[in-house]
Amino acid sequence: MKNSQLYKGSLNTIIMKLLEENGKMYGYEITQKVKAITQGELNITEGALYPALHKLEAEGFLDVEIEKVDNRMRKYYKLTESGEKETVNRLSELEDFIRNMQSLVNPKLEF
Amino acid sequence: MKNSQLYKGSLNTIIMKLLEENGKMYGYEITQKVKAITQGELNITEGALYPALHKLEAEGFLDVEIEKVDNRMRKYYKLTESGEKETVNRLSELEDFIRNMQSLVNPKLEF
DNA sequence: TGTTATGTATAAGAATCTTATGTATGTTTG
DNA sequence: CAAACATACATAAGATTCTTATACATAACA
Repeated sequence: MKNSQLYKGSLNTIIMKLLEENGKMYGYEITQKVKAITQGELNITEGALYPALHKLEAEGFLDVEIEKVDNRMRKYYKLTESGEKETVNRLSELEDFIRNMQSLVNPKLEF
Repeated sequence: MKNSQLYKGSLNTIIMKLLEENGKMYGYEITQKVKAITQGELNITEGALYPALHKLEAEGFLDVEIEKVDNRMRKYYKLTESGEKETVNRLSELEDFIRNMQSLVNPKLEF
């Protein structure tokens, strides 16, 4: 997703946060939502998204539900109980990460 | 560096920012500085640091100067002109990244 | 009828990091 | 005084995550 290497490692957290917020979403919907929220700055590629969803499912953090809408398949994902707990942890880690990065990059704000 | 995958991709930016701030630094010094600034939360491993420094040097963003202090070798790195320009770009990308992540994770703050 | 949008999927390769190991000197501590 | 820890660099094997490319399928639009 995107050119900047900075986003590497953050995709899982983004997915889980969006699912926490919206209950259930399908892959394509996630890409569009992220694009909208970031005003087009962050474009998740399918090659990153689908393997990530499959892995989160395999780890027991997501449940799948297949629907057919307008004759097109959709795989809706939602957080499991375990996934909800993990989401809290990952969001906390993300906050720590952002705080640390700001300390490193904007040291004047510390005082 | 660290357990959380979030830091993946941010090491180069961290290095360049520290060099911009401190003029010149050697590898071990960078690891200690980062540990101090983040209160021990972020520990850069040598396996990540040294290859990163070598690559930045190969790309023309860093210059090296070897010194011997207390009978121990130190390789001081500093930004080249090209490296200074690149640092500005990467810090700007980092700010965009942090802003985008906050929009995704803390959407209520947008309004 | 060709392009764009919607929708999922995988495979090859690139980039970045972890873990482990190696070398070497200086300092502290039991 | 010997072992552990701190300082200082380096690299190699493997894991993880992503990009790029490709594939399949339906619907809408121009």
